[in-house]
Amino acid sequence: MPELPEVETTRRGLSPHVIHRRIERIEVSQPQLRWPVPDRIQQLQRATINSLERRAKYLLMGTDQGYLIWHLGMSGSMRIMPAAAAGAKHEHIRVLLDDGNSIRYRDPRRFGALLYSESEPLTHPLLTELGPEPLSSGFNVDYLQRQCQKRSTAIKNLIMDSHVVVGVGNIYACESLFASGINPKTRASRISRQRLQRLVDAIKMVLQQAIDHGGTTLQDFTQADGKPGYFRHSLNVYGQPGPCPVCGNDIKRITLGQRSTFYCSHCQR
DNA sequence: AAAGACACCTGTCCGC
DNA sequence: TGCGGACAGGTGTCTT
Repeated sequence: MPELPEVETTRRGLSPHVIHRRIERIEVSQPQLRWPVPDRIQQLQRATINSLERRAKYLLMGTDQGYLIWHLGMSGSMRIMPAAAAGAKHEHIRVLLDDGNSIRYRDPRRFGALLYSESEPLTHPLLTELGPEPLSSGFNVDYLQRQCQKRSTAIKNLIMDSHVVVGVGNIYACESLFASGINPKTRASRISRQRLQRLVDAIKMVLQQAIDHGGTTLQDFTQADGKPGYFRHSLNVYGQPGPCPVCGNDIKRITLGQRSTFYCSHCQR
């Protein structure tokens, strides 16, 4: 999926088209997503959208009559299209707006979700146990060092743990560890403060640059206007079987936490 | 409490 | 061409 940069790109693309718009109708053609789409979302008919925020990889859409919580799973994307335009395959949800436009939610693998919350969604059970936003000041070396104490798991697993820090998925975990010169297998508790500082800086830098490029498109992801994200061209190790762009040695591929992991054993120690 | 395995689902790619 | 298997951006839940 969509990791943090892709969700943030989606939020920014949708925002100007949905804020202050009234919802005319919500059409659900496939309610079986990760969890069934609740019927209660129909209570938002005629509601006015007044905010679109992101927390972790969730999009929080606020209206004057309740909240929609969207998640893109592994293959989800959201677009703005004229209400009359034909739907693509695997387009499961349409939100028709009062200006003739519509939000289209497409998710081939259906690992995503649409949930309803009557009140402030940050109190929703799915959102209460989340760690800090990686681009916030709360994610810093003091914090990460505390989280790493007594943790025997590989550093890559740790930074992908949403209880520790949110938004870092498989692509950006690999890229951040490459940028900070840390072997993804290293046990979290055995990394020096100085190197953790480099990792914090790398995570912030990689995520920010990916946002600036509209995210990474591998297969399914599109921005709200239908264009792909362009950060794929900036990836150094993820998905690349070729040589390390820095030293020329072969990029290695291993499995960590059941996820493919790419790194350079010469540059990352 | 922490770590690891598994499940959910569809599509694509590669080797035979 | 067809078929089987591996693999793909996430994460809640269950078992050790």
